Amino acid sequence: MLKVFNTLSGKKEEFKPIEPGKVKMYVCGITVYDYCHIGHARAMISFDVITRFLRHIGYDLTYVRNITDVDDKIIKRADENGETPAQLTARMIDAMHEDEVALGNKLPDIEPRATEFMQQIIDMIQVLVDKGFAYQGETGDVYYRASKFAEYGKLNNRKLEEMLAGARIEVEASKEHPADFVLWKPAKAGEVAWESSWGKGRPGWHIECSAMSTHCLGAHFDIHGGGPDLKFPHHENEIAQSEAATGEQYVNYWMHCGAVRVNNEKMSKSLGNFFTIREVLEKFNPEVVRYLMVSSQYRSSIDYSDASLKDAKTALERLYTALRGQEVASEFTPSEFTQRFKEAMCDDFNTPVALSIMFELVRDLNKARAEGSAEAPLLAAELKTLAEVLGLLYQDPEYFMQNSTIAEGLSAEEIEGYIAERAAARKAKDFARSDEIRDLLLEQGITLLDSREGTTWTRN
RNA sequence: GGCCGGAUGGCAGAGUGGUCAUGCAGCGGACUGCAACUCCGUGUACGCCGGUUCGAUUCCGACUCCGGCCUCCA
Repeated sequence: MLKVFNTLSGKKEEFKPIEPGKVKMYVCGITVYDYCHIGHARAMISFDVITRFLRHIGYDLTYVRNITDVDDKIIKRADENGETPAQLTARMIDAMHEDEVALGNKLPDIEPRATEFMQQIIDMIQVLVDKGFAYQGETGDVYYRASKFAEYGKLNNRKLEEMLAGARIEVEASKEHPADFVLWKPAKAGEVAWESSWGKGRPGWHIECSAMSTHCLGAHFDIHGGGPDLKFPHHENEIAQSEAATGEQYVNYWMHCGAVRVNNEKMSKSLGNFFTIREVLEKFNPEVVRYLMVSSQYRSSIDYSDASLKDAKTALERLYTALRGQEVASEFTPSEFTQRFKEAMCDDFNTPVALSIMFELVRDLNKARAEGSAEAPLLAAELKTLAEVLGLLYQDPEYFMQNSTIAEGLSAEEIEGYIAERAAARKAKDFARSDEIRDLLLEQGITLLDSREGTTWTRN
């Protein structure tokens, strides 16, 4: 039985899809005005692992993730760069896909863009206006009437009245109520704009997700996910919009991943303490980043640092070491390890426990290898199969060991040259020279490993 | 002020009413020319105070501390 933590109830619940065997999932994607940072990486990887596992246990899953390509920040940044918003977003979307693929993620099935759903967005706003859930203020902005939606606040356990006390809600003059939020805002001169019955303008942030998810998956679907900072106000507002517009329950399971922190401080745009994915990938193999994310449960917050990346690298090397030069069987009979792995993942995607089972399997594999047992290729196959559910161990083991960090200094050819020279010295029992070469390489961040089959190397 | 989450061994990170998490680091041993890798063995833990219980790190209550959200942010 699969259990999923639902933000709406605050509990782990048994997962029951609306339609047997099928899962419809929508995840809030990225506003494409800058490169993705490691917080984005966490969300991408978390939901990638979730999709992989749901498919692994047999669900026919449709994974939709939007791209926000109309927004104040996009307009501002494009202006600063001296390019059009469309040029900026096109570049950033390409970069996002590059980063995502580099991190071993499978792309969503559908990636709707706000600019391509303008009619659906306008139509939904019109429904809200018609039903009295929206109104146009004196400034021309169209607002959602939060007080009209009785259940407003249910995702975050907030009551409208309580939210007002001590709140930092910006009170705009033309709002009826401070908690009302923008559905449509008038364009300033020269800004990108779309025609509507409320004048030329663009949508507010929240409405696009309601419109696009409804269009792609229907009014009522199974899972809606996103980062921890989207719970409020974004997802609260989505619920208010969608349920008011369609009259149906919007989503059954709300899932939010944990935050990434840096030096125990929240990583955020406003604090400026964020790292982009591409910055990290200049130093580490992308799978190291992936391992770091998977090594804690998706809902817990994670502390990002060079030290935590180093730990991830070391752990991943242990897994890859077991596969180094190891034959992998094409078929195997799933053992108790597979069963326990599945049970762990069924418990709200408990990847740390899933990994611990992989390490137990590796111990058996290492023993089997040492004994030359016929079990070894079978265990290797089982390990790789489990790893694939987490999106791990997809690289050639030797390649990974030589590239777990990004090469700086000696090239592979130079290293091989030293190894050849050292092999000759060892053959001549010139251990002084042999050790000298090993120390020299170690200073360059290269560790050697001698075995009967020869010498292999790893970048530290 | 309101809401949510957390406090586990040197570090990271799971979990459980009474027996192992796991990885790294440490210690002892095997292997090795020496190492590394690997294997075997091994120590250290559940914030504080009460309660329930034969027994609580695990359940309940209070307390302390930490983090997040309440404003754009995955």
